[in-house]
Amino acid sequence: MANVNHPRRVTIREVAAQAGVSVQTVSRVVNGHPDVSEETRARVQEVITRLRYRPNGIARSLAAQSSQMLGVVASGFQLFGPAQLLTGIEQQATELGWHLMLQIVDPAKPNDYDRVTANLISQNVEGVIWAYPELTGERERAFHQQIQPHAPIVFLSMGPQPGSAVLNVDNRYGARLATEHLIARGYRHIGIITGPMALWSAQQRKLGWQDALASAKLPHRSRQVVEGDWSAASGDAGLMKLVAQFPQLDAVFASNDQMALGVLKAADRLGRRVPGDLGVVGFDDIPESAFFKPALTTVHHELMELGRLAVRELHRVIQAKREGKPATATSLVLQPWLVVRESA
Amino acid sequence: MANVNHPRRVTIREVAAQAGVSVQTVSRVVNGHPDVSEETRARVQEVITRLRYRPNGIARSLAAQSSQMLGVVASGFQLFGPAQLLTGIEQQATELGWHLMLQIVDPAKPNDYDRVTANLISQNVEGVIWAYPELTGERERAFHQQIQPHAPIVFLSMGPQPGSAVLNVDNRYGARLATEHLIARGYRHIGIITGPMALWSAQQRKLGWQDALASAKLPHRSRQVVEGDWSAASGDAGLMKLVAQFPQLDAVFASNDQMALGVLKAADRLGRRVPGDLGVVGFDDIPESAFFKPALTTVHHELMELGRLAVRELHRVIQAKREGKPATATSLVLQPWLVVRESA
DNA sequence: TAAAATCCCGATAGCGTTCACAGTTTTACC
DNA sequence: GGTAAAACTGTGAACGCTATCGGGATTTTA
Repeated sequence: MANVNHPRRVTIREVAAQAGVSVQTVSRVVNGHPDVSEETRARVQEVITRLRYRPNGIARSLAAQSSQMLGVVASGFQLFGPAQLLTGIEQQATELGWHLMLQIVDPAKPNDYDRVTANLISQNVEGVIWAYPELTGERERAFHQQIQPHAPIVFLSMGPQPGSAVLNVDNRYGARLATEHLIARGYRHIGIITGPMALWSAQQRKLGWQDALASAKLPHRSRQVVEGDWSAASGDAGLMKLVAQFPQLDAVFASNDQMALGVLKAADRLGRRVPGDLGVVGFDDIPESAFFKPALTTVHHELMELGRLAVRELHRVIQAKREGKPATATSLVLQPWLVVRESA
Repeated sequence: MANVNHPRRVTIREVAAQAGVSVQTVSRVVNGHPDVSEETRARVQEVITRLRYRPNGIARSLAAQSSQMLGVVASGFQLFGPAQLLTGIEQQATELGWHLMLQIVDPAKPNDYDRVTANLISQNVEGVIWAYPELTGERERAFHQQIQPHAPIVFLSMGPQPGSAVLNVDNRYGARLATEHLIARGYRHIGIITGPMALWSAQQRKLGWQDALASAKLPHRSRQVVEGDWSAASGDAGLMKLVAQFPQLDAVFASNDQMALGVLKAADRLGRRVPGDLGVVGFDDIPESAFFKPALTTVHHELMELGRLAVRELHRVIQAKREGKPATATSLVLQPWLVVRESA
């Protein structure tokens, strides 16, 4: 019974025996190395397909000292941003022949960082993409120190990291665009609902909002600011709080589209017409935002592309390392743009 | 230069040498085996932490003939359903100590199935979760045949699979609930916007809609049906098409919430009030749906829980197999429920 | 006190590949 | 025809760990 489900796996030795060649020759055929005659190659190939031989990737990794694996540290796939990022990463990785080891860290568990680090090292990842946008400083440095000797790291959506590449969307610029658009449309009392302020991207978006107000000589006081958590619910609650603490409010920059949706909902409940009584701009340009009522004006950025770039950058560095060349990490910033619709 | 970035990894041998014991003893300490005195255990442990030794997972997998790895085949993380599923899978997997090998298959590429299959086998996954909801029949069978000898499979959101467990949300029942609710509210000309009809879940939801209409002795003609692609855009276009081909339409069951949002948008443009002139019910209960205008009545299901269950089921089967016991695959269906809000 | 059991620990042999090197055969050229 | 180079193939030793077995030291049992 057990043997029915567990037929011994076909190994390279059996293929070699059947084909009447050495193990090494089979290896050469499998890996497409030269130095094997067409004739034997064909014979070996035939045996391989007949026996349905699949090289054992684990043994291969051990022998060749290369795992063909990239580690990805992320916060999950539920939010739009991370999901886009991971999609891009996954696509580019499989295109380049890398396997992915996905590590989701739970911010609630303080020693999750250690678990993740241990996993990455023990699985011999050859590179790491840090797509977890928190900046606690302390923990990151520890992570950095532990991983760096083993594998190069590319950071996404983070502040500058000495010695490593950081790829970013220019959140600050995007937020500035959004806010300037509100100003251009005549709004003067512009509040902001930020993301969780522990996140670099949320901080940057707030700074962009400040930039725009400052260069228009408009005030930005703390009562114009409410911190949200990216959810529509927090956007809704955020607007309620804003109008309470800042009654002259006539526009809101919501730091993502979900929160903007919440703002639209709350505005409706308050009897404030958008864009007439209240201007709203979001961030992300999620596919649904065009179908909000009114259609949401928002900031578009190419997160999927950012994910792809991260893999390519890592690939480049790893290749260079393999060839013994010194690899210089190159950071990069992608520019977002404004998508004007009806909400402002 | 190269050596600066590539400090030789600490191996078990070095630990053994430093601690003055055999390699085997270190192995025992690392794996928490008994039969090692407290004294030597402490000594070894000390060396381990001092040298920052991390066991090489790849070597371990090869020697122990167990990869600690589960394969997950999915369509991506962009849609709500898959993202929820994957979240649950990931959580439960790490709780149980499994690593995940995520394989995204691109429906556009016909031989992606082969690539995925080859990857899973070559990495020696000990179990597979098939979370890719397409039912092409042909391809699945091939996959099944190739993987099954190596590892047990659990299918998600699929029709019955002989010999394997299938975990499902009762989509048919959920859709029936939604449609019955519309009928109960007095709507009589109920259209449906389906998901891509190649998907089992989309088919089931359509059947549920039919069930409800049939038992209320209401007709369900093909002009009441439009096929969407889960996107808000297709929901918008879907309603336009429905009103054109079925003018008496007074309610719509949208097979997911995004499409429902599109329907709301199109209804607004057509000057149809919801729920007054048009009843709308969705499916999924995405967090945003409560903030649609009007708040969406929809069907709630526990996809995350389904993902967790899938891992547990696989775990159970694998454990049984390891202990030589025959494992019987147990399928399971989760019941969704209706969340009544304002759109019907 | 001898026999048996228990507790520790080490030596050896793999796991399924690839790598470095060595060997053998064929081809090329003068 | 001889020699050097190329083309092809095989051998043995890793890679870093665990499984298995066996053996010495210590304790328990009769």
